[in-house]
Amino acid sequence: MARNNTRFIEAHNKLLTICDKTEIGGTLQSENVLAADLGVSRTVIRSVLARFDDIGLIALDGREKAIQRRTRAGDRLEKPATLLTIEELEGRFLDWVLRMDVPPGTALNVAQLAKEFGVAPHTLQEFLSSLSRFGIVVRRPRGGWVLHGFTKEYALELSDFRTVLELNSVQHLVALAPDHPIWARLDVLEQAHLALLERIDRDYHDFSVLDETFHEAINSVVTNRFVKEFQKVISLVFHYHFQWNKADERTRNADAIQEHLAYIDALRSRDVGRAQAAALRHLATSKQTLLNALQANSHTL
Amino acid sequence: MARNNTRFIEAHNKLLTICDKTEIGGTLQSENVLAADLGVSRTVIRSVLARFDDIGLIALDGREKAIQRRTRAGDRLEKPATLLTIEELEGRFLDWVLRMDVPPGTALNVAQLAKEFGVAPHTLQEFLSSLSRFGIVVRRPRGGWVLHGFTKEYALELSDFRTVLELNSVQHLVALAPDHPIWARLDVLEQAHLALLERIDRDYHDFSVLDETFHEAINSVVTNRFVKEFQKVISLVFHYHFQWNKADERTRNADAIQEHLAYIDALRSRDVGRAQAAALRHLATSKQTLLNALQANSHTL
DNA sequence: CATATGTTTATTATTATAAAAAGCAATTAT
DNA sequence: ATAATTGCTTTTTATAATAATAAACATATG
Repeated sequence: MARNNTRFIEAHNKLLTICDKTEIGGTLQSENVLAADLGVSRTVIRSVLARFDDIGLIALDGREKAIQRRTRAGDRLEKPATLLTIEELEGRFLDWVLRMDVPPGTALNVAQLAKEFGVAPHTLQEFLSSLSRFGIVVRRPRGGWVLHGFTKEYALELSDFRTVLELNSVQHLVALAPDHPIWARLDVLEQAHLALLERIDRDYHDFSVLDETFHEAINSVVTNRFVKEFQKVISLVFHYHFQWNKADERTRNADAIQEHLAYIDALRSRDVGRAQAAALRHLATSKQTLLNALQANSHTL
Repeated sequence: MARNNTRFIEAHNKLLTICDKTEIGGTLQSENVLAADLGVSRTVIRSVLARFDDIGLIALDGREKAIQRRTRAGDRLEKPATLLTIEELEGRFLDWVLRMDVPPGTALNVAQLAKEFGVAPHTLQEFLSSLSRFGIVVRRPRGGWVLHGFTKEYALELSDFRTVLELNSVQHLVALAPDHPIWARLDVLEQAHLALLERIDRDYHDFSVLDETFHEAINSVVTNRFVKEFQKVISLVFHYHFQWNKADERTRNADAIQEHLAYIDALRSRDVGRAQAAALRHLATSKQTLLNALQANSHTL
């Protein structure tokens, strides 16, 4: 076996349904039409038709595809367990890594991990290769991968990089016209922050999501594919680390909300200097929080 | 055949040389020692020894490995044509893409390209996956890759991103102590620029390399893996585009040298504002040059 | 008992191959 | 006649199988 035949099986079962909608003795449409209807290639349709002929469901004769009998439950084929795609893998893998179930420097076992995540080894390999662009994993000289993971240096560099990107966003943001949607969005966010502040004692946990939304909003004003790509990694890392450091979570989040509110205010002033200063203040706190989380989470030098 | 047996052949030939250094009747060292000396696993050594025994070069008897005869020319094994590694592939691929032999939107044929570049299809696949992080290629829904290539938008976003990173570097640079190596390096670069300016009529072509070195130097003061990763892509893109736009190359490069010199001067002033202004001026020119190169190179909307 | 070899197991890179898609040529029905 | 349909061939991709290597463990020997 080489490729999994999910497409064949799906087309097969869909065509069974179509057969049932046609009376006995009636004929099916042309291969081309069926292929277009089911969204697969003619090759697949032909394989399905060949099987239908085999099991006596239809009689193939030239371009005649006459239905011979009703379908039975046994005609249906079982779908094989569908593997994750490379996109779905991203979330699962980062989740695993960022929780630091494994210390930095560990060799990754592609075959075993692939089984664990329910993907083809080859898919994981490919994914690791793309992750290596962010330095989360590195390729070993003679095959294999090593998890570099989230060391203190990594966190520092990531925070710094984040700061560079966000200060740039701020610079763009304050120059935007008053009717730009970002201002309305900031108003909404401000309300959300104030609302959370009122019920902070109970719902301090909700801040993590709000924080992500807030920074995403600020950076959304820059339409740059490189910025966006990094934003994904950055927000993931910060998001997860948020969830670990349980110490002082309530006060920490309350403080952060205040910083966000001051940040929004500064943005509204349209004064680049003031806005960037407010941004820097909050980003510095955020960086410290990330470092503390790392410290708390064992394996960091 | 699965893996290529380069390691086996290398160890084989190296061990032949070792045999020649030992007199007939002498014995080779233990498998462990040989493995450590040649930097391969014991498994490889054992395969080699087994072959040596086969061809009557040595007599294996327990832990005795007695040399029976001198080696002959025919004993040596021919090394198979070594395939490119994924790192070597990067240069070759970007070279191919950036010359825009193919218009944006083209579907990439993995099997064919792999043959062309002399790599395993699987290696190319992995490489494309990592490139997709930079948006140069994108994965198609049901397998396959599409070259997004260097559209005008891509060039604009790349230039903007480059500017963000470099302004950040400048900010760091001007704050560095006078004994930091960067200052001496800038002195050297300044001389190189002046020297090139004198012979610009003849050697205007050399500017491309100098430009790359110059920007690399400036960005080297920031030790950040994300910055560095991007720098690689950025410098490649700019480097290649440099080589196309032949119109006014001499004057364009002469002008750029002047901008670089002013840039160096501004950096020396230690005045962030002045330095960033000079940087911006040059980066804007650079961006325009890139856009012109794209325009000149046919398939851009 | 330390070191060497024999044997087994695990892991990775590459190849071979089945599944799917796409293209072309021949055929049939209107 | 000609448009549509089928039969057959060629390409291309995803995965499974496999050889090469590495590593681990067990046994033997000086």
